[in-house]
Amino acid sequence: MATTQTTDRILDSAEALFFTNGIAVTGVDRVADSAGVAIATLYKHVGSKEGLLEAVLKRRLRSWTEHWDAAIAAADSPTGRLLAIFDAISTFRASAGATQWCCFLATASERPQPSGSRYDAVQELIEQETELVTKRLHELAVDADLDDPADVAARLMLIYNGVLSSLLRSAPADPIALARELAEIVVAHRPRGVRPASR
Amino acid sequence: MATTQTTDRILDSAEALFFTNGIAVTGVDRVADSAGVAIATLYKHVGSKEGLLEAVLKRRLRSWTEHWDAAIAAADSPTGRLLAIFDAISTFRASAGATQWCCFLATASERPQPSGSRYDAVQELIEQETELVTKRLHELAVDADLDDPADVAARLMLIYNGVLSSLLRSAPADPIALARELAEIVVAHRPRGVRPASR
DNA sequence: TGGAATGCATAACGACCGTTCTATCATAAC
DNA sequence: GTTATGATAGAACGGTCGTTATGCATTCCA
Repeated sequence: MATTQTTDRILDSAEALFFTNGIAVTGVDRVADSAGVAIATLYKHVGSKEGLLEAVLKRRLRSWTEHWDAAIAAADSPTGRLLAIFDAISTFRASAGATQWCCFLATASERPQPSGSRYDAVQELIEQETELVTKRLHELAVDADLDDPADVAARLMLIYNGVLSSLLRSAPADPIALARELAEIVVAHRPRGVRPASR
Repeated sequence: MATTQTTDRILDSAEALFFTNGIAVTGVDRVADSAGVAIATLYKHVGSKEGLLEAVLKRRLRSWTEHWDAAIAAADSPTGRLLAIFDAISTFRASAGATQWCCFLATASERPQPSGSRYDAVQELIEQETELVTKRLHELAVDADLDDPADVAARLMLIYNGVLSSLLRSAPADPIALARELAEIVVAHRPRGVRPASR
């Protein structure tokens, strides 16, 4: 039938297998089996294993952005919009296909350090996600009219990373709620005109 | 020569290669080459690739504990001892052989989810590290006489995880300093007798 | 002096993996 | 009714990987 359906099924399986078992240890044939698809079909759709990983991450980046957008739209204050990233993690994880641990961090972890010599689409996507989150948090901090928005954004980014790796570790428990509390403290400490004590 | 020296050399190479390039993609022969050791010698020392990984993580856990101990000993107040974990990350990373990103999180990321069916020494080590950090932070929070020490420990654990994955992402910049500031805020928000507003 | 012990180099093995090729089958369009 | 399309199963390829075995050089202790 429609090509896009088959592709989605392949990406679903790849996403699930790659990020619960590891990318390198997951064979292409296992992905095809799980998707109920022939190996040849898989190759016709994504070209190679690298292309498969690239497609998964690209879709994931789009999906994550949409979830975050929705969470921002649902918030009703500038501060709420800034903290909406933690609500987005919740809904994103609850949505189908979202695996336990951050696909971008997992991929970055499993890959050789970026050599810089040759172009690497996957590496590009990893960096795209980092830049997207960084830039957005900064913008939202500016909109919230906080003092030193860059610093607030950096702190929230740290907390965001903390949530993701806490999910992998399964410790501490309920990291998302914990992170939101922490983020609220961070924001409360940076109203306009109040210079922080340390620094 | 002394067996232990050769073993250390093998573990050094394995640690460097495993956690900069990925465990699965790093062949045993490459580790042996990097250590200037024959493959047969490597197998005589660590038994298998799994045994190699296990030995690396075991050494790493010991080394990390020692660094943390030293940082705690260097602090001169209960609060300082609680926050010493972030100083320990600095000195640990500066020490030889410490690679960019947390070996335990990297290993957990690359491994199949714990099945629970059969014993897995590597999985055991990963969980040991998690428990060690959790337990220690809790003890130090109790010693610092803070309100709700378990909650403080959980928050610091989240920040700790945040530092580690921020190092992998290279964002935000200088996560260790950022984390320490954040941790100071967390501790300042939990003096004895002061109930937090939320909750 | 002569064995252990330790390390080296090399090769071989089975297994798996990424990729490609061939051949067959169903469906829908012309 | 033929043709094109997209999918299928299955085999085959080169390559790599983990592991083991063989043979030789060296040090050290008895």
